[in-house]
Amino acid sequence: MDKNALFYKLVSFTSSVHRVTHELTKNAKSDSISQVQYSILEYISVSQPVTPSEINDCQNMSMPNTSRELSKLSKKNLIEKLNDTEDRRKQYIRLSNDGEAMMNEAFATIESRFLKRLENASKEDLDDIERAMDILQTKLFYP
Amino acid sequence: MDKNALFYKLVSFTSSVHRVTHELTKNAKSDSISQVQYSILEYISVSQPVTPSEINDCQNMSMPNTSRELSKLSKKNLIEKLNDTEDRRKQYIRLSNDGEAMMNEAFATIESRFLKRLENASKEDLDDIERAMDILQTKLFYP
DNA sequence: TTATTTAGTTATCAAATGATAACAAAGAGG
DNA sequence: CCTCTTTGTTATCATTTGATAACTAAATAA
Repeated sequence: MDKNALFYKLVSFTSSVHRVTHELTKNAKSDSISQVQYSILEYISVSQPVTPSEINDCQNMSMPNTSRELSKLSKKNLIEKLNDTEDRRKQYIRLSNDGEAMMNEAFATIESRFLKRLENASKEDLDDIERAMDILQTKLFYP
Repeated sequence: MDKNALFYKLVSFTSSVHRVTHELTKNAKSDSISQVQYSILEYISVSQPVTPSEINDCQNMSMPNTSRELSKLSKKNLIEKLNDTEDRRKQYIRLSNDGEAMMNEAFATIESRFLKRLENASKEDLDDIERAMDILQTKLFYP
């Protein structure tokens, strides 16, 4: 298989990943936050602590919009901002207890749907899936 | 590895896929269409012909909004609507020549970034990647 | 025939999002 | 010291998006 054909496989693959992700996460988030806010919280929960600049880069937002959304999340007591003691321009963002609780709830919903999707998978299937994710993450979807 | 651990691997994996997808597709779309319109065109180009209802389901939109965006795309001459001869309520949507051209251009940009990402991959890496995508698509990200 | 359901449209409104300008404060380099 | 860069904020505006109600037309079921 040449790289061109592999590219078309990638298009189809990412489309499947997006569709299934959508299906798993549909309505999993609390109604009190927007989609963008959920994405930010998800990113924080996977990578915390995180600076506002890193959120920009990862979520493809502009600094002013990131700042706005972070203040909203802060007003809702879902995140905490800590100042860097070395470089006082920098901030570190992490989930607050409320934020952790909200994300745990969302993840629980998503996980139960995920388990339903895998209920007929054999031990070998699970091993295959794990290995495949490792391979793609190191060889293709690396940072 | 138990299913719970596999779930956390999935969260991290999908997050990587989204990040890289974002990176590859960043600014690839024409400025004359919105993000949602691009997603619709991408879906059409992979699955055409497609009905408005199918677009709803796949893109998690409401019928009125789908209808609105499709008329915008139609006004821009990017899609064509065909009537079903059997069931005259139904429509089939496909890309127009202009739409094909626009999507080919976008895909070309994305593909060149993809190739750059793979420039140091060996033949074995490519095979591994292909196999891993097949496994995940059949065992986890199936429809 | 008369409901009822399905497929899609149009209009309207509120909210979320994206983009930009103007700003402040800290660090880095000369 | 002065300048430039980095990090983040606030304010403002246009556009996109999501949601809902009210509607038409065709198919289907009773």
